[in-house]
Amino acid sequence: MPDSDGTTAPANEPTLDEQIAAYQREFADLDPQVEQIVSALGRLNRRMNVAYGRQTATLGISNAEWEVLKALVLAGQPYRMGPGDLAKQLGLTPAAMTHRIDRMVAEELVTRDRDEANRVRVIVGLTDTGRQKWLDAMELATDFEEDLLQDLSTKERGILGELLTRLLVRVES
Amino acid sequence: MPDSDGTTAPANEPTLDEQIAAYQREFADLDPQVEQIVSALGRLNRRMNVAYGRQTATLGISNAEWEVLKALVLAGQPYRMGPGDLAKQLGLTPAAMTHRIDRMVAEELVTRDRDEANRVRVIVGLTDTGRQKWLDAMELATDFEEDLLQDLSTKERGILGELLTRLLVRVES
DNA sequence: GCTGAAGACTTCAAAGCTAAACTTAGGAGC
DNA sequence: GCTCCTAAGTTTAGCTTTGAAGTCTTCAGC
Repeated sequence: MPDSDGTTAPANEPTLDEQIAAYQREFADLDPQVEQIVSALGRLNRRMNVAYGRQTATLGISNAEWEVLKALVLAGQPYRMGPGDLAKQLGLTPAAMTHRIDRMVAEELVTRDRDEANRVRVIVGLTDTGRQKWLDAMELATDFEEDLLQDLSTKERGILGELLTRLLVRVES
Repeated sequence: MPDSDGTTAPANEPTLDEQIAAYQREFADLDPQVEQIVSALGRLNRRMNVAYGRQTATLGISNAEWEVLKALVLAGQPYRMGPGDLAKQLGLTPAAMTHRIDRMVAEELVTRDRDEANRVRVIVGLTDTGRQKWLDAMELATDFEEDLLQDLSTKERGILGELLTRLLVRVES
């Protein structure tokens, strides 16, 4: 017997359109066009992170660990970075980085060594296992991403990329 | 004396272009157009969350609490939902929801009552304080969002919104 | 109207994060 | 060549989230 009086809301998440309509009712000054973009960005990102999480889980790592592997690969050969730089790039505190590296060293995804040239510094390096995990994750991720974008033509993808990049420039400057 | 040997990477985060170039070097099968979209989405979202966090902090609440207020307002009058539905919408476990509501009740942003019609259920309701906080946060957020989009014409905003919505449809179906 | 099962939270223990204090190495000024 | 200062990581304590177990209501079958 579902919900005899209407007091309890349905469990279903509102659609994007419903969400924007509700915001407009509750907040008169809202620009629906802006809200559509912002809300879609937020909702898309949440779904994507869930999808990535499912994929990395099948490889036995977490999204958090994948982020570290990404940063190290991005640094290029010889795949080394300091914990501080890693923390900055991932938006973590140095303390969190220390703990995360602890775990990843235990799982042999990365190595941690003291920099002999400057013994205050530490160097985090990618292991072969770590690099392979990144490659495997990348394989899964690109499949998913191609799937996500399958309804957009090449031209539309170009436009979308260009528009997003312009937003990013504004917010990263 | 900065960095006599080149072993330590610069602290600066790579730009989007550098990031894509690096991925292409390391992963041959990469479609740079897809990667541009996906990476821009991720980076945009991170920046936006940081910005929102700064704003909600000025109001004395956290982004997490703001999410709850949003969901309740979205539900419409009389601004009530069960913890389970809230948890589903925010992508949290019921346990996390219980704790989050504890805190928000203590801060008088929401109320928690047992549903007399069905005593298994609990009803979380928005207080006037909570509703006002949401309005204040919305004011700040829309300012920021208008700022974020200022370089895009109305037409471009329409195109961006439409493309993002199409992606969302695919991933939310 | 009892009994068993399902549903909706809550409680508890453990993982991961943050902020702040602490440790240690390198460099500047006297 | 000491002393002070700064920079890079680590440690510690406390908070938020998760997963699993527990509690309490409701409902279905007998």
